[in-house]
Amino acid sequence: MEFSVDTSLGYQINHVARLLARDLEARIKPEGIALGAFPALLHLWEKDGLTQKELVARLGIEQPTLAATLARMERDGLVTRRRDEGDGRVQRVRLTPKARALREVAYDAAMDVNAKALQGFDEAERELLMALLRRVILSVEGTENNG
Amino acid sequence: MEFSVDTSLGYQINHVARLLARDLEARIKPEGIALGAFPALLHLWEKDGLTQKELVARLGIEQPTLAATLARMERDGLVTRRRDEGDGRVQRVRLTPKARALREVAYDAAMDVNAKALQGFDEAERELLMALLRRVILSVEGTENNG
DNA sequence: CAATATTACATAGCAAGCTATGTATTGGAG
DNA sequence: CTCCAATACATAGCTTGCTATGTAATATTG
Repeated sequence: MEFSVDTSLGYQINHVARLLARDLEARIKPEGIALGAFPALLHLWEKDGLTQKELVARLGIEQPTLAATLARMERDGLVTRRRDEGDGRVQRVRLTPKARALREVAYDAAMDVNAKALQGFDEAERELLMALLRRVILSVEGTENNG
Repeated sequence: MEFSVDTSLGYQINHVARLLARDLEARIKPEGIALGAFPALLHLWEKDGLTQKELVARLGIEQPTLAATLARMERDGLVTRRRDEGDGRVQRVRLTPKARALREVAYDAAMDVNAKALQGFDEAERELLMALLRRVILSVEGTENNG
């Protein structure tokens, strides 16, 4: 088949991702949350005191990317980093009270963005889209540059 | 409904986008094409000699982002920029022979990445996913920060 | 137990996205 | 024709992604 931008999964996924990112950023920046901090906060709200390594595994980003993001989050008063007693290499990341207080506002923002993106979708369609995306993730992660 | 990373469209779309971008980059970088140059090239292969403004409209990125990308592409010998005769403000972007020669290789790379991502999908599922993504794009673009 | 390897994180440097703003050319109003 | 607005692009500065490499602490091995 001939290649075309309109039928390219990668092109369109990239397009959607940028649109959703812009939208989310517009909602959370006024609350004092940078776009890159958001995924890290989601996991820390689930389980506070994670190490950098644990966060890297959960987020699927590279370690230096997270280190820089955590530095900005510390600067912005969202987290503190403290050396682990017992293992001096480990930095445990802890949410500040300010960050803990932002949880509901942030959830609402994310749910609003998703709801807008999925307006007109019934529950079955929404589930279907998420299921298809999960399959794509497994395919790409499963072969990790050996394809 | 309670918010969760696993059921968040934005989170998962962002994840897929990064995975696909990494994969494509690994394939095209050795050919001398940077990741950011790829979408611009796709449109220039369709129609050479576009202006920056026309490319910005087609790509859905901001003008300064494209200006920087074109500067890198010029540095890398993929395009030349020439002032339009008749309107001294306009820069027409033209592909170099080198860039024209890369077309098939680039198409193949993109199709490979998409095929890997969609492995195990039949044609109907593939069409369905693309259709759902198109609906998401329309929803998000259609309300453009008025939601 | 000293030397080495491994681990966890930090730093440097680049790409590519963004907003805000500057500059040069063109077009239009008086 | 002159002045001002609009247009097309460039520049500056930030964020967030990446790879490659450095550093300090811990674990392992001969």
